[in-house]
Amino acid sequence: MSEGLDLAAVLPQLMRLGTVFNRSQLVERAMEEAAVPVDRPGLTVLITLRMADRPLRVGEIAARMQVVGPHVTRHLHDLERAGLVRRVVDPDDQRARLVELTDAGAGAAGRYLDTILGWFTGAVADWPADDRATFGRLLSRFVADLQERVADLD
Amino acid sequence: MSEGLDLAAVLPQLMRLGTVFNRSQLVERAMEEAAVPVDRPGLTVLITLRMADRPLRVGEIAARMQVVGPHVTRHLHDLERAGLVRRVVDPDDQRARLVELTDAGAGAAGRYLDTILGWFTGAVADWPADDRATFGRLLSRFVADLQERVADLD
DNA sequence: TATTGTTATACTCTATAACTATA
DNA sequence: TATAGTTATAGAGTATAACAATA
Repeated sequence: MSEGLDLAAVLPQLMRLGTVFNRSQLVERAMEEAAVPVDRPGLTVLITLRMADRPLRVGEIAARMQVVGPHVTRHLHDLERAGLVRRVVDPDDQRARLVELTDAGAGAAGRYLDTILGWFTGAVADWPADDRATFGRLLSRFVADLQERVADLD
Repeated sequence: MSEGLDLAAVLPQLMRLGTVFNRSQLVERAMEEAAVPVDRPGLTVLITLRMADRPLRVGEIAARMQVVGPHVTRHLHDLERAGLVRRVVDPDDQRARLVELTDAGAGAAGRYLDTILGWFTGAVADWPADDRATFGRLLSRFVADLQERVADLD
């Protein structure tokens, strides 16, 4: 039972994956190709709202991005000035603000995600269909288990 | 043939994985647990050297980290002062420097990697063995294919 | 003249502290 | 008194520009 062996091989792959994602110009190039007129953290806000598929409070955005409140506030200013998001007072709580994508914001986020998705699709285009499905299933489980594990460290 | 569907589901998982890796305190906690007395970029240099398994030139380290030369130089100072790396002139080229881990540096990098590996092992401890093997195989292929794809964008 | 690396400087991203307003 | 958000400031990480030494 070489239980640890495959994992020891996976770790470097994950690190390479992280490098490809963060340090290669993958993100910048997709932003350019999709003509998304914001900086990187601004893009992350847009994507967060797009994946939530409903208006979010500032605090909710910060929690999902795993950053601190003021960081979100700061970039909401730029996004609002660019006409990509709208801030409205939460009718249930006058202290809170609900942030929602404008049509332009939803369009930009959609174009970006489609571009990335297109590259990924191209990368696995010649995979057998069941390998793709299996990979999706195992990756989802891995991320969920890892997240739980990290949460357990508290 | 729902070719795109599984991938559309994978993309958010990859983003969550990126968040867990970069924005959760996973790295910081592992550094603490392994008692690695450096900052984050310093750690990346140590890991890069450890995974190379031979002395590297400054430029090689920068290329593998996907950062620019001066950034590496800067952190090599701290690492050298802390006794974790050694810089020696490359005998083949007097302009270049070969950077190698000291015993202390190799120990620190090893402890860190073992800590992370332990967490990952724990996260998939109750997976069927063949799922683990399959995941490792598909992840390696995915990273390689994606890297190639990104390189093709040039 | 091109390449390797260093020094000095500036920019981007994110955090902490202090504050305002509602609850 | 506690919570949601903002403003102002500080810090970590990385890039660009100018330079020195060797090829």
